[in-house]
Amino acid sequence: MKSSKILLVDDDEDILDLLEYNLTKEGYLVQTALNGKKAIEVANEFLPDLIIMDVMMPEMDGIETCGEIRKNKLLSNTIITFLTARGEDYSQIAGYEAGADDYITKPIKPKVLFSKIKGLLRRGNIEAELVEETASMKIDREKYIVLQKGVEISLPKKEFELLALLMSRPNNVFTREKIFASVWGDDIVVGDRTIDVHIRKLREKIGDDYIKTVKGVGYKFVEIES
Amino acid sequence: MKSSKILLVDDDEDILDLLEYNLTKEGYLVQTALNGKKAIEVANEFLPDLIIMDVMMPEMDGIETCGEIRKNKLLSNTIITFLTARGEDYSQIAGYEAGADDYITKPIKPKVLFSKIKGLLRRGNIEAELVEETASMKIDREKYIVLQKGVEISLPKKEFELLALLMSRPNNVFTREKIFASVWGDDIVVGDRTIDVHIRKLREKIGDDYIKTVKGVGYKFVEIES
DNA sequence: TTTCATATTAACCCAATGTTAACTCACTAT
DNA sequence: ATAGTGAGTTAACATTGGGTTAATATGAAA
Repeated sequence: MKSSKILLVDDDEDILDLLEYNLTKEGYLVQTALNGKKAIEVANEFLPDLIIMDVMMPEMDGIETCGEIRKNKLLSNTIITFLTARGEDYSQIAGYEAGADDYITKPIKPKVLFSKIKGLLRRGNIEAELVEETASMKIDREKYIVLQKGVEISLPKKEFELLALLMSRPNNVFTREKIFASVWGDDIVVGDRTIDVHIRKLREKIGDDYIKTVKGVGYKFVEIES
Repeated sequence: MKSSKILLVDDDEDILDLLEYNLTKEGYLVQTALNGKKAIEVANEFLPDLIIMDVMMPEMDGIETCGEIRKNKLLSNTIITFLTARGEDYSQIAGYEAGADDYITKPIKPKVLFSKIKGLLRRGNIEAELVEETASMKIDREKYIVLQKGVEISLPKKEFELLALLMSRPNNVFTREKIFASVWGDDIVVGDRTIDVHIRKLREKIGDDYIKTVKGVGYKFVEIES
């Protein structure tokens, strides 16, 4: 298991030290930044899985920084979590708009923080693996190739990514929202039928039985037994 | 969407009734307790997501109760909010130390209360239960699948959510209102028979014995012993 | 018995999904 | 430039089955 990388951003060095110490002890790879500018630099370099960032910072605040970070495509899978003082509700709205994934309120309770971090990383790690494999199907992100019972199938990008997503968790239902978010990206808006068509093309190529529709919920990949 | 569970604690039964009525109507699962001791019992059993508790109570006051509740690890994610009369600031300090997360001042304005509750729960709801399990039945929200003695049963959305709700608290009776609020949502109005039909479909699939009718009250999920 | 809540059955409706083909756009080869 | 190609999207229509309701039956309680 690859250790998850966490970037901590806060202008209070004490908090940074405290969190860094504890998270390192938990087995995470931690880097810190004292301000937004620094955070962007480090993020681009370090490519963290999770960023925990104070909303209130001198110079460039968390929300602005968040927006900048979201511009880097390499960080599109990075989860951004804000630290906010209790009751700063106005900031939450702006924060979500800027692309934040979650909030942690001060004062920080270590237990809450850790369980939250675990949960967040689990969500984000969905498609970390480069090669997914089930009994009769293998997918290789690096080579952009799908092998079905040893036979190579070539898929165009979107179909490939869609299949890769579904295969990343066999039997798990992915909602349309999640599929859109993952394959297309949150910002891009495409029609509702687009996804069906891609599903259909996939089914044409790999057979109808691999992708199951869960009406009203989404789609899932199932391994079929002959 | 699983409904959030709220525990109300106050020695004034009128307030309990009022809040219970309104919160249930909003789709929450509500339980009440008249004093601190009862609150601890119920909390340990009910595992609420949020506890709203009067500070001033006979016998065991809110702060002491809060301290007790915080000792239960299963309740570590539970948010505790105090009801306090305006100006009782001294209690706030003690309250935070005891582990309270927020305050609501009396007199209570319903709109303020609801928006506050929503905010609090959104923060706390990071990780709702994904799997519920009893001796012979397991339900998995991510896979949208029910396993009965290892045998996979697939259910349509509404049936699935209905079963999930009932299984979230085995042996607990869910009133029709609560079921509607949770599975359908308050705004949507459907006929009274709809629920019976779904119960019937469920029973057809998982067997008659799991879901018991409590006439005049509601339905409950019971684990059957062979 | 009478009443009221729930069970049962089957028919109906419609929103979600499937399907097909056309259209756009980028890229390539001619 | 022009035409060809294929991925991706959309539009238009078909289909399906989940969800709801209506009508009737059953059964428990008062």
